[in-house]
Amino acid sequence: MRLATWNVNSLKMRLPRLLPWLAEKQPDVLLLQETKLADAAIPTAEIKEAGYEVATHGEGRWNGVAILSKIGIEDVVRGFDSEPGFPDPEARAISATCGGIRVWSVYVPNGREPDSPHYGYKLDWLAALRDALATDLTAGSGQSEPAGRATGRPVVVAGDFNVAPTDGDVWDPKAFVGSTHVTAPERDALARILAAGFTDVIPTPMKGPHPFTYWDYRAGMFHMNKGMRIDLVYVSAGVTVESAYIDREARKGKGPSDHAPVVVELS
DNA sequence: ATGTCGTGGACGCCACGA
Repeated sequence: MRLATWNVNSLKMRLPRLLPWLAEKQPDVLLLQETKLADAAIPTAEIKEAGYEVATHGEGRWNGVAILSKIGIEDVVRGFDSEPGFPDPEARAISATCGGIRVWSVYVPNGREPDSPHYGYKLDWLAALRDALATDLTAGSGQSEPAGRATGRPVVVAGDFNVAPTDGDVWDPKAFVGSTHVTAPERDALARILAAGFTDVIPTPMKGPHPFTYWDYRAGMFHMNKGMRIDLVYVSAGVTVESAYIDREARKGKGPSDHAPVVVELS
């Protein structure tokens, strides 16, 4: 299975980039974030024409996640149990079974500033996501969640986590002192998700040593390769990763997203 | 260079989020 994740920063504006990309890369499953579209506004005809079914969880102006698949989409769940809100739950998670794998597309809250209420929301959201994923791992396996690593059905959770897992995942750690995305509590939240039974798939950057997936639009950051790895792919036991890369070509040219897709070959 | 995008409201720019 070829699976990709891509924060498109408006599906409406990105459609002229997305459709040719789908035709070229032919992922079996594509996880989208920041669609910024209500479900009724999703361009389903164009997506279907490209050969994909689509399941969406959107709210209009901000957020919005989706799953595109050409190998089926079953048992779609929008959001998750005990999902925190700000103050109400937002459209930040959708999961479904595609080709025998439970896939999640997630858009983790940004956090804004460490002293912002949004930062606490981000940490709460990640903790609740961990619990929902732990439940999902054991679902259907006939076992309760063990104290250590859960073992159950194959699960892939991917998307914009808005956390750089290590200092090597930002272009200059000194530039991020006092900022979100790099704090210990955020990184601990990722570690707790991994400890529930996942492995972080680190993709090949294709150019340069850093597997960055996001570059700010401003100040020529992409040109200078001043980026961050915040779009992550976590796979459970039972999912074998054959290869993974960041399609930085999709960050180039006219009208790109500020995020590049991550493409993973699974078996 | 807080430098660019995308959104919707009330526009023809602004406030907000990222």
